[in-house]
Amino acid sequence: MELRHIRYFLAVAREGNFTRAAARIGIGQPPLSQQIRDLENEIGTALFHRVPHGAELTEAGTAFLEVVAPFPDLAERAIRAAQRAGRGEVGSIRVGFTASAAFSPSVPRVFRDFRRSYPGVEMTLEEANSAQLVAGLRDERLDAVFLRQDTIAGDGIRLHVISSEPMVLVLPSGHPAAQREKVALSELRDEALILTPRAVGPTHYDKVVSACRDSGFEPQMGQIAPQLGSVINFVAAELGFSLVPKPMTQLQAKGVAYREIEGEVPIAQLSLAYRSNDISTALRNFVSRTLAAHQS
Amino acid sequence: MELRHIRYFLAVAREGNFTRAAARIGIGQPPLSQQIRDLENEIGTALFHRVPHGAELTEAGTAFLEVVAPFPDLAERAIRAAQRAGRGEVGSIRVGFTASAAFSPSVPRVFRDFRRSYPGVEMTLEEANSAQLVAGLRDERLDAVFLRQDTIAGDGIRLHVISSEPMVLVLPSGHPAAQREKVALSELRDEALILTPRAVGPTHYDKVVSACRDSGFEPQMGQIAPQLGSVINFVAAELGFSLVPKPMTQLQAKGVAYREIEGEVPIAQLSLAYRSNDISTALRNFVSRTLAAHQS
DNA sequence: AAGTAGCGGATATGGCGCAGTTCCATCGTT
DNA sequence: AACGATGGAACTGCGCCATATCCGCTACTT
Repeated sequence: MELRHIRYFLAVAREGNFTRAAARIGIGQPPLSQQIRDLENEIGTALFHRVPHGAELTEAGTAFLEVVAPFPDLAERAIRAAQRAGRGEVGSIRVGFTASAAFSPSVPRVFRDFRRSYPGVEMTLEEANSAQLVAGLRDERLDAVFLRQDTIAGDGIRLHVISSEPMVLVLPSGHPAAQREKVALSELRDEALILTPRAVGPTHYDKVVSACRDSGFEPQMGQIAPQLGSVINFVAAELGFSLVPKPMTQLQAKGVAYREIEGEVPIAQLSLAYRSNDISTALRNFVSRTLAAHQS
Repeated sequence: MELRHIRYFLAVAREGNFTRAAARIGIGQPPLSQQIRDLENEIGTALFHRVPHGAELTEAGTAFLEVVAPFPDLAERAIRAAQRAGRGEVGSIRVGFTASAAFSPSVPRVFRDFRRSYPGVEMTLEEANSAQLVAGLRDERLDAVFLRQDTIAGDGIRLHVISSEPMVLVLPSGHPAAQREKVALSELRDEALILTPRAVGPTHYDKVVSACRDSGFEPQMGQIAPQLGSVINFVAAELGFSLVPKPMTQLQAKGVAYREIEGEVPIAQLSLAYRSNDISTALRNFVSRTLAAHQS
């Protein structure tokens, strides 16, 4: 028995007449009659009573109909499911990001845009620090991550720098320097520098320290902030100053002022890193769209 | 797409290897490869990754598998359902019977035997008097009935007499005649005769009245019993006597004695009547087995 | 009542396309 | 170099469909 037989059977069952069923299917009445006869021979019982005005289902035909009626739709559904999967319209991807990456407007936009374009793909988001994200890629717990570093080591892992943003100073709002729109880094040579631990974000850490050194002074290490939000809070508490990527200025807090840097401005890169071995179609789509969104 | 494609796909998915799958199916590896290729072309996406040691499902292949995996079983189930229906192993029949017919041991045996042989057939049983049963056949509310009459009028209704049973006397156990094993009907010429109304069972009524007349007396009509059980109760109350088919002796009651009739014994026929137009296979089986059971 | 037309299913025949066989090439692994 | 696995090419036989026609039944007309 083939799906062809089932399609022919269903057509006759619906029309109650071989001639009309044949016309609907697009073949002649004699081959349709023969195909139904072949099916009845294979099953071993008649599916139709032939009557002068057409054909009526037998009890066997009724029982058969009840089971095979869904077949054409199921077949179509199988094809559609395969096509959607082949286009990456279903599946799942696990995406990580650092806190500061999330403040880049393009990152939430990429999430929003991808979700809208591929509603059938289950996208899981996870915030973590850079070290954790890299470990997650290596351990295959994450498929792609947004982070602020411009190189990554690891087999089967690719990284693309997708944007660069200038850093800005974060000062207590009562600080004398905060009265001006631009502040030279060297003015803060006597202030404590607040940073997250190097181990959680080495690239950012090194860039900030280098920027201070390039301005002619060795930074005085201040309070260690466990995470980015803490940096802002400590500055608000007048424990010192810091440097953050410009999009962080969205994080407003009482007692905190953001100021552009006078002179050479350190740059923070935003990168997309992802697993490139056995990449799923959904992930490939995600990466393509992310890179495309950052090309102009 | 045909079931053949699905069967071939499932074989490769299970074996992970075209060569072994082909061997399992019973065709060569090249035509299997071509058939899968045709399927992939029709769907428009690859279902397998070809790798050096065989083939692995793609995401599209996995999605396709999830939908089509049940197809072979469903196809088999459809064939089986049609075959069972064709053999009358499923369906429903509605059978009626009179109270006295139910006392014939063969009637419950037919019910028991049919239920065991065709567990998939839903058999509904209904007790009613003869007139109601005949009306039920005519109205197509019943498919077959056991009743005590030897003719029936009605288009599309057939009747077979399946057994004959002698009638016996039902007497109050204190009655002088009850002291003997055999009693002549004429001994009861002065006693009241208890019967069910003629309208509910004309054949039985007429036979009993004829038997009395053949014994030389006109019966004195006694209490009218609404149903058969009432007849026994009235006799126990010493309101008179009656005649019933011999199997009724199973209905024992205090104050009641059954006695064989001396002389000519009236006979009660048990018949099966059924609808014969558009007879279902299940009903045909029921009738066949009932007639076969009563042939020896 | 008989004859005819129309409708519908089934049989017979022929042809084309498809599925399977056979042989062999290519690639990757051992 | 040998082996295992997939896929291409040539060939053959079978199956599905088209076409012609027959048969049975019903309805209509004479």
